[in-house]
Amino acid sequence: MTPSGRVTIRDVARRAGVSVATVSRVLAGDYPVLAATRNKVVRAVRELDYVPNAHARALSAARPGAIAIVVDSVAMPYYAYIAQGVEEQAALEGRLSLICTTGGDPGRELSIVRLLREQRAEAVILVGSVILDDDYRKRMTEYAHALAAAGSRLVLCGRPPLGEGVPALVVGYDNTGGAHAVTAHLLSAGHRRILYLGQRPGHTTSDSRVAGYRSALAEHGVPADPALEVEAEFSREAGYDAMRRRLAEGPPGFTAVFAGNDLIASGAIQALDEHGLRVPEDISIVGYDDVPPAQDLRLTTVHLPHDELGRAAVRLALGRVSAGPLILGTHIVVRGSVRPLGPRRPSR
Amino acid sequence: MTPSGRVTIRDVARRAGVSVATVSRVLAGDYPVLAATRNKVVRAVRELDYVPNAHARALSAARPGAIAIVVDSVAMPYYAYIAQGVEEQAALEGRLSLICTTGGDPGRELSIVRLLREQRAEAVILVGSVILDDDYRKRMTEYAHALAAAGSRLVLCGRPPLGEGVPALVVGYDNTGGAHAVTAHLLSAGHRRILYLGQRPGHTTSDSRVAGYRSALAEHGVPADPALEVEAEFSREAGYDAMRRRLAEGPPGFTAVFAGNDLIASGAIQALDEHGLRVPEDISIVGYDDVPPAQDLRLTTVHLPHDELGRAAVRLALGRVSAGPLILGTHIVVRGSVRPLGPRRPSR
DNA sequence: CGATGCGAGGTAACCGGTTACTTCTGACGT
DNA sequence: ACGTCAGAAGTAACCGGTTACCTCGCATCG
Repeated sequence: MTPSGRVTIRDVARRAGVSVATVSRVLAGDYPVLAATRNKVVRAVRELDYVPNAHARALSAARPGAIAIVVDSVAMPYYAYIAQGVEEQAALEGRLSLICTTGGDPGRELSIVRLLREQRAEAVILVGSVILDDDYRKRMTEYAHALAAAGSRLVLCGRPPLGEGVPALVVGYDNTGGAHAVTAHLLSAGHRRILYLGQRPGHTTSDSRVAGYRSALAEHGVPADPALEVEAEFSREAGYDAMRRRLAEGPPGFTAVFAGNDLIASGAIQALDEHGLRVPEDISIVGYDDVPPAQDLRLTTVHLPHDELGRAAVRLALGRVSAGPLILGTHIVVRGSVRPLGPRRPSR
Repeated sequence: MTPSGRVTIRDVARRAGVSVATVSRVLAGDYPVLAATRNKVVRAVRELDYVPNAHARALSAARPGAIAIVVDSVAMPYYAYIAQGVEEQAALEGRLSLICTTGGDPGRELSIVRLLREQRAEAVILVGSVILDDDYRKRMTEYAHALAAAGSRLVLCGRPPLGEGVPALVVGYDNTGGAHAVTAHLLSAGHRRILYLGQRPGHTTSDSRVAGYRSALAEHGVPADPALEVEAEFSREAGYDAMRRRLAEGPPGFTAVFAGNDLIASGAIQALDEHGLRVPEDISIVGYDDVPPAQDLRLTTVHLPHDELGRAAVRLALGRVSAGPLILGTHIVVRGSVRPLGPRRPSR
């Protein structure tokens, strides 16, 4: 045993009276070793409580790296479920998977990516909405090249592609289509004044949901009203605050709400409730994501294949499927948060 | 550059026209290097897109290891919030943190712990309820010794201590007290027939909550009725199924429900709802954990300091606080899911 | 009976860094 | 002019494994 108290393979070899190579072989189990010798080694390993050093191991032999998923926060169900899909598929593929969280801080994202590069992770999966500006593009392009140089694959999940020549894989889902469908659902229930709660100009996810919302309105001949598009971050608190402020301004002026995601919907429902407006009797509401709390709220929403998103990201990273950008479908889940408005034309 | 396409420190040294030691020193920044030399090295690093190999680094120099938290599933808010606390504190302490999930499978737990040993993680935090039997005790004792031998610390979070001489730290919270308090809350609202939904004999968390439930009943002179203690796993589905089955058997025979956790409560509420029983008008219900969805349900529940639990685990692991078993307090959060039963004595 | 082959185990190079120790260079003191 | 010393850079040992290659002994075969 070294002075530090750490047991090395040489200690085991000494104790078993064999060479280090033999110990290594017994442990690997891929080389013929006499039963008697093997026993001596196994006994020495047990007696010394020996654990091979993973770093030394990784240094000499190339072995599969871990699969890492990087998200803002694991406390947001949306991310948690994608992470779960990643874990499941990684386990299936015999890989360890790690979840790392950035708290939405680009600085931490940077140091995590650097760390994963150094760890020679097999794949790094970056999840979550972003502001699609030049800074972002530059940052991701750097990540992509740096990771590629370190032998890791970069997968962007729910983020826009980076363009030709950048070594990054992409898996996403249909934001615009889902938003269109759920808006159309409200429209065909007779709603015309639909508040979109959750604008975040520049944010890709929000932008494409707004696009679906607008296109559905247009399709039904309903003019878009900027006053019905309200900003809010994708959190419960933001949804609550935004709805509260809106209600404080005067009469609602809308009969239905399309919340940018289920968290916003949940906060908005609380604000409505505190204002004496019942869902769906007074106000109809729909969300997006279909995370489990939506079930408790009886919220009509758009279902995202969270699990499948994570699994697909892993399969893509490991080259199990062809590399083209993968776009998964979404579908609307009808629960009890939308009430048909009846034949009467809503007042303008 | 090596044939494999990987850039090593020697490639950088060659390109910069200096020795590997100089490159290492420039990167470490802790040794005087002429500005001109430094520039040559920096340029070479940039041109080659060099990333030091973390394994090689870890092998020669001792550096802080990562902090790992191992949970059943990150999709359960209870775990997600504890993990978040761990991440936050780890970031504060300048450590990387990893979340690993087992899916509740002891086999995967074992391989994850083995892997973390090999990675020489600085701390391994094991979270979650368990069956406290000899098998468990043996397994944990082995983990504890093996991790200690590898220089890692083991922290049990929300699990019972292992006894003297086992190198494991413990941080928990007051299950019995919280259960007692919330049961007393129901009792003082006039409820006498309180269904405990979520028994799991042998499971430490469940057992101590049941203990609190019983002691509160006893204190109020209400005899315990085994028919009012119903088994259910700690999941939404289990809560739903158990309540459905119970209601199918005949008239409820209870006026209030104490759900083993908020997930069970959420499932039970859905089952009650489908059976035409309203909360809290017909049936009162309380939960445990106070995870955010409880807010949407307007569920009266017991608040756990999830964040603080995670943070405390990290501080304990890093020796920032004294080692004695740390028990955090809980408190009841009153929302709208309990209705006073009024002066009339409920029928037996 | 000596050559051949093969199975078991040892030797040492190597993975890619860090760092103690050594060497070299030039400024400075006498 | 020569010895001293400090600063900058190089040399090589080391971290703890893996594995290509080599050696040795014994059974098999011509």
